[in-house]
Amino acid sequence: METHQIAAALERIGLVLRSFAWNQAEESDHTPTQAQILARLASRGPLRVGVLAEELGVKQPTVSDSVAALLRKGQVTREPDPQDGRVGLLRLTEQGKRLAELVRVPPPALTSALDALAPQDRSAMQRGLVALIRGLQEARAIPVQRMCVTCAHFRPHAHEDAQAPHHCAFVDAAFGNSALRIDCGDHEKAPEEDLAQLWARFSNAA
Amino acid sequence: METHQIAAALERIGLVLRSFAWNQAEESDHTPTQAQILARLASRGPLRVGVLAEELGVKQPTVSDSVAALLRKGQVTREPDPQDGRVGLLRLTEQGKRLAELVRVPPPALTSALDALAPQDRSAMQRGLVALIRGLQEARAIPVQRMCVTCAHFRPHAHEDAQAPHHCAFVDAAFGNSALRIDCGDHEKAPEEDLAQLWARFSNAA
DNA sequence: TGAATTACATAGGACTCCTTTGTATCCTGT
DNA sequence: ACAGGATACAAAGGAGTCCTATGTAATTCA
Repeated sequence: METHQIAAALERIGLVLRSFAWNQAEESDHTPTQAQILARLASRGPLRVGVLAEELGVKQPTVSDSVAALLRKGQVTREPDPQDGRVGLLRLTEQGKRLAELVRVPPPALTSALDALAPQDRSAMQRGLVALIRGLQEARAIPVQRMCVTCAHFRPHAHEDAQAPHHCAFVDAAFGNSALRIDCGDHEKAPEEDLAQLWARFSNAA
Repeated sequence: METHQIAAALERIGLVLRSFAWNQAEESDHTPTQAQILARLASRGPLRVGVLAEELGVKQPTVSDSVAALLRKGQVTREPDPQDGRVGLLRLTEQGKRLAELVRVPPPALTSALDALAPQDRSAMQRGLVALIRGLQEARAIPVQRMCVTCAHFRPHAHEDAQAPHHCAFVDAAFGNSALRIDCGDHEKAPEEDLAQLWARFSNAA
């Protein structure tokens, strides 16, 4: 039954975050969904509608709706992809960039509650959440996330230093568990056949 | 920066759960918000609109909207409270009860991903999530949840048995960390002045 | 008992989210 | 080279969510 309780807690926190997002919406005049779109455009340059739909877990027309609202408000622009006339690339305007910065800050109440956790609980949570997300993508329940443990640049346990055992080949630097990214702008998906091994090397020696 | 990553992971999982909820909606013809209302009515008998609004983290008219939809579909009924003519008590119909049972099952993908976690990660997650929710309510960011660590019936570490150290005075039984409830139907809020001490006794010896 | 307060409904508006459908644009095989 | 199929997306239509502001009883309090 433990599983059931954890699911309930996650669901509960999901509700809370959504309500935080609505509160924030009030201040900056955008909805939670619009905020998600702005945040993703901010961290990863121009994106197409389809990619956003997949990442937000909604259907394509829903994204079209929200994008229409953002276009109307002058926070994003759409240009046709020179490579493919069907796709429109979405880009933030200056105003959109300013808004996106506000949106990317996690809600203060959440941050301080996390800060108040015991350090070992905090790292356990992080490990658990990464493993959970990874489990969901392995079950094909969600698309592959842009996190270190599925990234072509990730070298788990490449160093002896217990504080910074991992290595990122993209920035060519060592880093520790606490810096493991969930949504990295520079993520590049590792080949499908390497995913399992990458995870095994990461988690076994953790 | 660890905090930032955990926040991102939680947000991510929130999105995922919401999208699961929409998928389930399709099958049983109700929206995520309606499902939340049904689930709460199922576990805790008749409730008033205001209570639901507070727990779901939305404004009262939003709940009125959703309740109107549920009334229309014949899944709940409203009777005036004999004690107070202003309040309407919401109750499930038979059809509503059947639906609620479906709704209370966590999404299979989540359950199996949780099952796949290493046991120590799973209990760490649970501890972390309980602490997190507790932190949020202490900061007055969310209302007090119906969980053991804020319940008048909870006796943390009342027993020597490491497998079942806690005691619930309501059902008069010992239980362990893995059975700690997040949303207990029999929760009764402990007096405000006892909350801190209750938490201290629970968490220090954990 | 009249004035605040409270619980809730109603109204109005923007947006979300869905399905279905239309329209280019691209790809594929002959 | 071109028909047929697939893909990316917009548009249309509809139910529901979520908000603010306001109205209306019922309750509480001075």
